[in-house]
This record gives sequence, C-alpha cells and structure tokens, in this order.
Amino acid sequence: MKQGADLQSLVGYRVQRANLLMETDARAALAAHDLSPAKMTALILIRDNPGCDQTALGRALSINRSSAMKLVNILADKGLVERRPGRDLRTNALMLLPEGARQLEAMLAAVRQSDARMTQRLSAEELKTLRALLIRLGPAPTPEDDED
Amino acid sequence: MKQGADLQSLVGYRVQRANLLMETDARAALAAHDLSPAKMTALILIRDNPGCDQTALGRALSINRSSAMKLVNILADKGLVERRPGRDLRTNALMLLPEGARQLEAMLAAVRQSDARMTQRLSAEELKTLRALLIRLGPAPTPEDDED
DNA sequence: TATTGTTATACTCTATAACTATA
DNA sequence: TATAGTTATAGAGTATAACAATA
Repeated sequence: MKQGADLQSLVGYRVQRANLLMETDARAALAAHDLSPAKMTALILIRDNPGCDQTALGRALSINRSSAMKLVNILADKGLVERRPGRDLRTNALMLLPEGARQLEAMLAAVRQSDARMTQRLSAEELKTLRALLIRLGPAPTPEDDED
Repeated sequence: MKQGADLQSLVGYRVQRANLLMETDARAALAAHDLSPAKMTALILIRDNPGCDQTALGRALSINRSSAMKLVNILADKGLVERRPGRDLRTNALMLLPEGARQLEAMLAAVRQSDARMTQRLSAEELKTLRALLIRLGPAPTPEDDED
C-alpha cells in the first residue's frame, strides 16, 4: 500500500501512527490489570496530587467532568481510589488507596518495559531530543494567553 | 496539577499528549467537511492506490475489515468514493470520485495549515529530526520478521 | 450566578462473531 | 480451507444537556 508524500509530510500523521504503536503496546502491557494507559495516568495523577477533585483530574487528562466521573467510578469500583470529603461540600478529594498504590507500581513497571522496548532503536541522546521536540508541538503562545 | 517524573519520563505519554493536540486541531480544521482526520487519510490512500480493496485499506489504517466496511460506507454515502468490481468476484476496487478529489484538495489545504500552525515553533531542521525519530519508534526488527 | 458532582443519553470508533459468496 | 465483503451486536471512550447541592 503506497503512502505518498501528502501523508508523510504531515507531522500530525506521523504522531498519530507513533501513538497507535506505543499505545497498543502499553495497553497490552497493562492487560493483566484490566486498565487502559489513560486510567494508569489517572492513578499517577491522583497519587501525585492527593486530594485533587474530579474536575481538575479531568482537566489534566483533557476530558470533561462527566467523563472524569465515569473514570473515577471505575477506579473506585476496583478499590484503587477513594472519594473523600473535599475542601467544600461540593467537592470530592480523590485519594489513592494502598491497593491502588500497590497495583500502580506493577503497572508502571510493565509500562516502562513497554516504553523501553518501543524506543530501543533510539539512543539516549535521541530520546532526549524526541521528548524536547514533542513538548514544543502546539500553537505558539500569544499575548492573549496572559489575559485574566 | 502536578505531573511528576513518572509521566514525563514515558515517551508514550508525551506522544499521546502530542497526538491529542494535533488531532484535535486537525479535526477542527476538517469540521466544515464533516470528516475526521482518519477519514481524510482513507481518501488519500484510495486516491494514491486506486482500485485497492477494503481489506488492504483497513490494514493501512490499522483497522479490521468490519471497521473498514463502515468507513467506506460513510465515504461512499457522501459520494466521495465508489466501489467498483475488483480483481475477482469477492473483491471491491475502491476509487476516488471527482467530488472526492475536489473535497480532498480542500481538506488537505486545511489540514496542512493546521499542521503548520501546530509545528510553527520548530525549525525546518527540527521538524526533519522529529519526523525521522518518530518513524524509528516501534519494536526492533527481529530475524523472525523475515519469515514467510 | 458559577461551580461540582451526578445522571441519562447519544455519538464515534473499533472489535468479535457469524454468514455468504468466491477462490 | 481460506479470503473478501457483509451484517448484527457490543464495548470503550467521550460528549452534551440537564439537575441538585453548594458556593
């Protein structure tokens, strides 16, 4: 199947293919835990931001409140995360439970292994470059971004 | 929201964030055409591989026959693509119709503009490097890959 | 008025399983 | 037996719209 210059020249296309490759492998690495890479990310964020609320979690994951709700339900049903009373009566404080911490360690080990395998053809130097370049993707910051 | 070393060190995480950013912008750029970036990719593949069958298209997009079927249905319903008799009686030959070619040109212009905007903070040299590094992601080729 | 959580509902994308026709 | 297309069905992930409680 020929893939002409139109596709190859689009950075977005290359990023999408790379993401599919990496995500598929990470998902397979997590299969034993029955959690997706995105849900593992949520566990990491809750661990590193104990007491955060669902809306903030959703913002960090780029999903809305309603989607964050479903995600937290799943993590809570599995006994990995707990909703505690938050800073006011509207808000939950999300906390990683001991079982969540335990499983997260195992998941991280599996995903790190996957990540290492999928990047093994790049040198340490090249990986550093790749990370730096990926971070700089996105629209240029404009003065308006400073507003209010 | 703090994002600790565990996330930042995973290349897969960075690629996922970059993909979300790029894909969201490309999707917005295509909104007027009511087609996703993936469907535009399908149009490009059909244009560049006239007469290809649905299974091959699906393989190129990393989706299965059934999903490719649905995708082609949508493109055909919109009058962008046509199923012609293929190389044997089981197979379709997919062809881009004139209306598909016309719309694809407009879509490509919009997506190229999106791509340029999302990569504007990288120099031409850096873009070249990024493309080259992204292509090298994936498991190392093994001798078994040569088998049959 | 604005925000948080919540629920109901729907849409997109993909997959599996089974069937038909053809090879 | 194997392959291409097709269909029905289901699941994951996300979104919108509305509501209650609280700020």
